[in-house]
Amino acid sequence: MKKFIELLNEEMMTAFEKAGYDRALGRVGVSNRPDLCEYQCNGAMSGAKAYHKAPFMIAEDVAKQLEGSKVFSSVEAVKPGFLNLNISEQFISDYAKEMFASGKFGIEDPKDQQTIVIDYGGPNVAKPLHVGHLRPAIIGESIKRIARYAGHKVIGDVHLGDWGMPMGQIITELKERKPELVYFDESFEGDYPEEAPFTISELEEIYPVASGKCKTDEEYKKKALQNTKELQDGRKGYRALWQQVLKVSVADLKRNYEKLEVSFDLWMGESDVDDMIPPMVEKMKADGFAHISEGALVVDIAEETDKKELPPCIVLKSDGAANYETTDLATIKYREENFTPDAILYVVDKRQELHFVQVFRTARKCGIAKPDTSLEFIGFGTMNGPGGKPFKTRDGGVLRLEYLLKEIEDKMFVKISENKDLPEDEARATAKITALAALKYGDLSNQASKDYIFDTERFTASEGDTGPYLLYTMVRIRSILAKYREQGGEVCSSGDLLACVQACDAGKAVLLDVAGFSKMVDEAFAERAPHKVCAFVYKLANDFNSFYHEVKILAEEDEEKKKSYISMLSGVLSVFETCIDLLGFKSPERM
RNA sequence: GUUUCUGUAGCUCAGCAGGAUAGAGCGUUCGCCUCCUAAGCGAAAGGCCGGCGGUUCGAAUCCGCCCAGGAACACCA
Repeated sequence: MKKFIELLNEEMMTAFEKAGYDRALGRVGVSNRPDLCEYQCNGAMSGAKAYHKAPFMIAEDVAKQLEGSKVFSSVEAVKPGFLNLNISEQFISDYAKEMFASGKFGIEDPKDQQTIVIDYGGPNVAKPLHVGHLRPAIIGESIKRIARYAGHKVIGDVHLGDWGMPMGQIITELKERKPELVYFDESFEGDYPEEAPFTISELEEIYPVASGKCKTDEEYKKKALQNTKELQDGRKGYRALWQQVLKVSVADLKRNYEKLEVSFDLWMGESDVDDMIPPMVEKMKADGFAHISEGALVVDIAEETDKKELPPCIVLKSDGAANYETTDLATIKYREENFTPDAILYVVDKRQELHFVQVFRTARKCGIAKPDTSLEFIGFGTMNGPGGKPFKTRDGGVLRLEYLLKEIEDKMFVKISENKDLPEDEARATAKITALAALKYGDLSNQASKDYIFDTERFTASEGDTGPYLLYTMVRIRSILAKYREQGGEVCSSGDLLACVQACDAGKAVLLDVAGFSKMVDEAFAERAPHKVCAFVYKLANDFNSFYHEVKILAEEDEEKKKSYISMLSGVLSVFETCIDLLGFKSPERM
């Protein structure tokens, strides 16, 4: 079904045309003066010059054409040349009714369905998820869901960091600690043990130690580099040990991502494209793109229009080992060959932009990415603690995701328990759901590309623009619908909605909000902007709560009106549910 | 140093294919529960949209310069 705004545009454009003006001038937008009107059109002012006519006169001409319009209940030409528009009650209620009745609220399948690979998450194996992994997971998951809802084919890949220097570092540290392990015995011929020689917590302790030593101890760093190379070259014992690291870590990562309700279609890593690297590199050399510079194999990526000199992309390090660029290039090749995507999206820290410029240019230059495959860098900003400083624990370390989640959950639990007579287990479960909503909404309501301040106090508050506020609004609706059912009523969203529009301004506002749903999804997808979903759903919640306050729904004596209200509640609730699903969280029954 | 991002109310943030009196939330002040969950609703106060110029009938929005803060800048990922 057509977008609401398109219908308004058509009506207005036709009026411009009938009045003898360019129809392109008839673009309508939401009013920025809600006290004056609901929608507005400023085309008369843009057209004034071309027609050598006062904007106000043009506006009047157009307004005349719209007398008796079924779309606009009032069209007023005002001062310099604004057209102030109000929507007909019948028109909006019919439109909303049709929306509620159609699947996906009238959103049509895209004319050209795209296949989109989205690369987010990017955790390193052997490292626990910490707050730094929060943003890619949350933002990536939401973008994935939005794209899917918009009708595209989306493949989410976690893209594990399982092949670089960290692996060599872990091997090095393990060798220092337990040199007796068979994995280090080069003459060992038998089968390696099933059981991993470490637990996840040991692994998590080992990595930072190793990484720390590399920074201070040159000898140690050399060993780590050597071990990285040997692993990549296929040394048997190292490969077996690395498999163990992978096994233990991935199990732990999956568990943690599940808690965040983040799920990946693919659990691939850098290592999965290892086999593709040698032929890829050979081809790059053969085609004359790659050459040796300072011992490393590089591809020049500088372009004439660059304002700044860009360093070349290092395809193989001087010791011949692969690095981040190499695996990312091979991964593009893999994705092209296996998925032929229209776009590959990278949801990564914005500080990595240069790396991706290098990789993208190299991929294009060397024909690894097809010319029409869009490679997109979606950089997100840093998550800071209160005060704007990087988010750290009291002792200066990085906070584990698990602990952060727990902290928020406990906070929510206290809030929930102090209120109602919910049994403890339900309160616990509700706290979990609410905490995740608080966390995700707090993150997503900010523009992804900007740094933002992570403030648990603010995010868990039930007042204001927060996750809990939304959930509370939904719970209120559920409660009414449940009571209505208890009274023998039948809940459906297919009733006539005119009574809602006529009940009060807020009722009309709610339906006008709802009518903008498909436009919002469109924009959120096109701009990869989950925060637009937040803004939309928050406005809806606000308007709904006003309606809730003004209109006594269950106490309504006129059965027809009551039915109309219930239809709206039911429809609005599913809009809410859809929106929070796009954001990646759920709502509880009660709170 | 070069490049780049950011600068909007006390605080946290929207708005930026130019439009009327720049919007929210928190905080502050003041109202509203015999009535569907007050985790709510309503109202008030609070701004030279970092600064200076330019384009335009009109600039928070576009362009230039400056100031302030962050980030990136070849073998880490």
